[in-house]
Amino acid sequence: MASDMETITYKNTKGRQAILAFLRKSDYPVTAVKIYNAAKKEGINFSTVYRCLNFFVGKGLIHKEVSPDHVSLFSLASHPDKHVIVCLKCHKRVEIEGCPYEEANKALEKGTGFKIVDHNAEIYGICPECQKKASE
Amino acid sequence: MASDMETITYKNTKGRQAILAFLRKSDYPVTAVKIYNAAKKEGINFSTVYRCLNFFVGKGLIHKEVSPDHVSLFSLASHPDKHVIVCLKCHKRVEIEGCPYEEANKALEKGTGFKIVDHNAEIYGICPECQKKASE
DNA sequence: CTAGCTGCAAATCCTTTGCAAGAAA
DNA sequence: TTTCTTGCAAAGGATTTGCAGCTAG
Repeated sequence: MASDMETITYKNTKGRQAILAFLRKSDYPVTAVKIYNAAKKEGINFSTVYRCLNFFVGKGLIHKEVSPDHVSLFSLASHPDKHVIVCLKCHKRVEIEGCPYEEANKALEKGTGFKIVDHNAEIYGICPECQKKASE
Repeated sequence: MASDMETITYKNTKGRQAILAFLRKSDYPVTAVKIYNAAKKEGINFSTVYRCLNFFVGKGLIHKEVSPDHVSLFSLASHPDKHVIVCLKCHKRVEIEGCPYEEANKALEKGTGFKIVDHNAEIYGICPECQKKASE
């Protein structure tokens, strides 16, 4: 009798451990390059980093998004769904408390009949400091 | 006396006209490839397409976003900021009237001091039809 | 005429892949 | 052992760039 839940089994390798460990310490989504820089200390290759990353993304353990400059950003799926505003000038990132879109999404569910499973928001702007600099 | 509004001047070339014309007819953000396919009938080169696109993006006339598969999507900045919900099962896309996050973003500006310039939201869920199928 | 565009081809950046060797279970 | 993973190097796709020739203003 087959389980309807796909059994998630995989080999526990140095590379996968290193990647997961690094991601656990990361507060923000990080690039593959950063992950690689951490992983290469363990002798892990760049393609392995990508392969592990995609493996975990497929398993739903890691969340992947694409930044405006075409770079993939990875984060643990278990991390709370933090949103950030990114400053387009200085690239500072500021975390947002809670999800500002939760209510809007509930309204959307009612309006569309969709059951919303996931959402991903990137918010870009100019931070107070850069606004000040620009006006000087 | 200098205007505080940057004067937007540029040469009116065949390539730029073609790109703008094509974008005016497009309801959704489109890839550079699609734009190129339209523009090449006028003998426009691929690099020119990209160069014009980036030129207009810099001028604020065209909006650029990146899709999850790392492809740039372009749309006229004057087009309303349409969001869509994508069904995770059948990949159907449903347009959302207006921007559900407009109010939330205003609150965010107040809360963070950021001047929000752009935002990008991907909303994923299960559409009514697929929900029904799943429960049968 | 002259600054600003364009075409072409080569380059770059991020990411993926084929294949043989290596390691977990 | 057997299957899954890795390293390496090469390929791939999207986007950018250098440079010389072209063109709108």
